[in-house]
Amino acid sequence: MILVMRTPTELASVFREQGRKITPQRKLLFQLLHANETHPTAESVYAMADAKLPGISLRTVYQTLNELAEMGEVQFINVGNGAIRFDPNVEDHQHVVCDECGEVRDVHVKGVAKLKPTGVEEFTITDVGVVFHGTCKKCK
Amino acid sequence: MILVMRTPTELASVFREQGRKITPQRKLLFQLLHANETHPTAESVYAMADAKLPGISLRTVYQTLNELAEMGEVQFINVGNGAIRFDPNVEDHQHVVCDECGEVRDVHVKGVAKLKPTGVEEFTITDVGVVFHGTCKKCK
DNA sequence: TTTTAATTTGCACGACTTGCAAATTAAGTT
DNA sequence: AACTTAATTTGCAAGTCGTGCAAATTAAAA
Repeated sequence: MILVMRTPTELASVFREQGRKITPQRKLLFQLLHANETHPTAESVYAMADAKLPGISLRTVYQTLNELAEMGEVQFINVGNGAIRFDPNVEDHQHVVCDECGEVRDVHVKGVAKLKPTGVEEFTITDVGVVFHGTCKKCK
Repeated sequence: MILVMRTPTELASVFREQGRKITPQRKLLFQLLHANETHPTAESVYAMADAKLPGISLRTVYQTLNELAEMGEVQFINVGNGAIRFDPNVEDHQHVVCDECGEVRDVHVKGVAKLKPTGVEEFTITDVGVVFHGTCKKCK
């Protein structure tokens, strides 16, 4: 149901093919992101990474996440509260956000592709983002 | 077609009813926001305001915009690029964003209310935001 | 005019993210 | 295995956007 991102090994191949180097930092980050469904912020990825590889730089985390996003291996999701989150699920899907605690959950919704805006023919639409806001179970 | 916000006079009444004072700064901001369809950021509202009332504080602009938002007279819109924008149109509607220049346009879309996420019964959904991304005429 | 609470201001600070340059290192080459 | 070199990592400064705070100002009621 939930599509995971490429395995750390696959990502390493892709990186190498592009002339990028495989470093311990990158390897670790690939592992941490793989199958991660928590929509972590850069800070929380950093926290996980620092536990395994003490001393890793937050700057490196940001850098790697940005590279993965440029390569289309992770998605940015910015629901407007605080930090950007990263979503290893790059499948077409939507998000539900708890406005209390900020939790973000993946969700599928039918009919999104059918949504057509009217009155903006001058715009070339490339993408539609749907975000549901509400309150999660814990926060109720 | 486009619903404008309350007139400066109406807003002044509402403010007074709530025990708030009407200052030159607020009067000006009410005027600047009324019928404004540019989805300005706080900075750009400040720029317009400073031209009319030199010396007005950016802090005051933020404050007043926040108050108007709390009162439901303007909407925050955060499309994930840079600063929050303010939309005096509080009617139910959606937005189209040019990913090149950041322009935001109001748009109406049918079927948004029908969108239902599946698999998140534990969430109480209170709102749905739909944002179309694309490229505007000027940027093509 | 006086009084008083609301408002405005300026500045510091906070959260999040990026720029930069020096130090380090992966990985190809001899 | 040592060498070379471009890619990476790091630490820190700086940038952007927004808010907290306290002193000064002011709207508006008495």
